Amino acid sequence: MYQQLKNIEIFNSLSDDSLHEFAKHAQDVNYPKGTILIRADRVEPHFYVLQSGIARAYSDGENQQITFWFGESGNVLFSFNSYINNKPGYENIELLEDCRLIQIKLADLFSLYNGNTEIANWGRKIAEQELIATERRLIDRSFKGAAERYQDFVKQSPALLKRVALKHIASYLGVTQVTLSRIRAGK
Amino acid sequence: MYQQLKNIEIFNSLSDDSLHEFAKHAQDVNYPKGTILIRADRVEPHFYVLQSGIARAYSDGENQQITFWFGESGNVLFSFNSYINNKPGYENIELLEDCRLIQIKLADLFSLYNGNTEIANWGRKIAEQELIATERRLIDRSFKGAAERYQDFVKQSPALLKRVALKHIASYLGVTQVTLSRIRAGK
DNA sequence: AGCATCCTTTTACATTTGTTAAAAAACGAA
DNA sequence: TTCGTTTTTTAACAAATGTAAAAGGATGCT
Repeated sequence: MYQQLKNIEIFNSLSDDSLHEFAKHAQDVNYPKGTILIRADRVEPHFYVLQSGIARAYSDGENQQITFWFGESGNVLFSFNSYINNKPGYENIELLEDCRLIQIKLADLFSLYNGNTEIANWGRKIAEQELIATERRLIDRSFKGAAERYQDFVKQSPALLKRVALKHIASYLGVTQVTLSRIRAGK
Repeated sequence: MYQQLKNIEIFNSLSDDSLHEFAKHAQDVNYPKGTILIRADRVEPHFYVLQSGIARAYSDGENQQITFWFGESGNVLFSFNSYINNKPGYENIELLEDCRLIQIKLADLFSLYNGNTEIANWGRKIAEQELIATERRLIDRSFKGAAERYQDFVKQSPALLKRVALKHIASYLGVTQVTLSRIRAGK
């Protein structure tokens, strides 16, 4: 397991000692496409790192489903509210392809956080990077039109464009599928 | 300084020992209304906790300025990109009233993070809470219309409503000032 | 291949929001 | 107070996006 983690970029900032500690609690798991790994109405007791495959996080509304996050190889994946507040969350996470993941129990992760300064700072940086990315997306919703947001997405995530249904990309960009079709048609 | 920090809610989760450590590096500072505490084009070397007064973070665009965050008493305040990537950021922070703040050098904060597990986890939780709040706002942009977002803001932040210019609230909600006026007029 | 299902595009129309400009109101300094 | 500045509202029109429904494509299963 240590050797396996060693090859995942997100763990690069950890020393060998910390990585060995982490490895003690980590498992390698596989789930098929379509699995709802995390459900909004449950406290989900695991934290994951995606090794291969892609996933999306979404929230259910009355008439619609909003996809607000895509995960690719190397990204971490967890229920915010389970992780942060130990309560059921607002997000579901669905695997869009067969996925291989590193799994660790939240309880184990928290004891690592509390017992190992380096891992605590590793977790801090993950949250901070995700925060910057989310805030920029929020700002872009105001500064940029839908067409420009789509062009940015195409440039930044060409792989996702090919592998994810357009209806999910539409809601990720904050528009309806009809609007996205219009943008793609160049009108 | 220790006694002063003791009374600020955000420090409640820290033990006395950690708080004493923190207090060694913290200063009490005051700045007048209108101060641009953090500028997008600079690496800002401080981290602040707001004790009194209010502030806003905004980004400059070609024709507009987008306010994407308001800070009230008890909130932390820093340049994301300085703090996280040690690069100039995209955000300015302006004090909207005379403010009293706790100031700590980023370099000192980082050495606290690296030397004190409890403080590292304190910083982790701050980023995580901010991340949840930002993500919910992003999701609300899709699920809710502008009128509902305004009503939510009125309910959740009545104090800000009274103290902040409507033009800033409009951009915070993701609409123009004209649209916000229409919503307020009930049309 | 053939059928059923789901995804994507297109069309027509309704609604929301943006833009520009002007008027009204609020605010601050002398 | 009074003047000048800034903020907020209002109006008219333009542009962007949403909604609903239908048609066309793609995909997967037997």
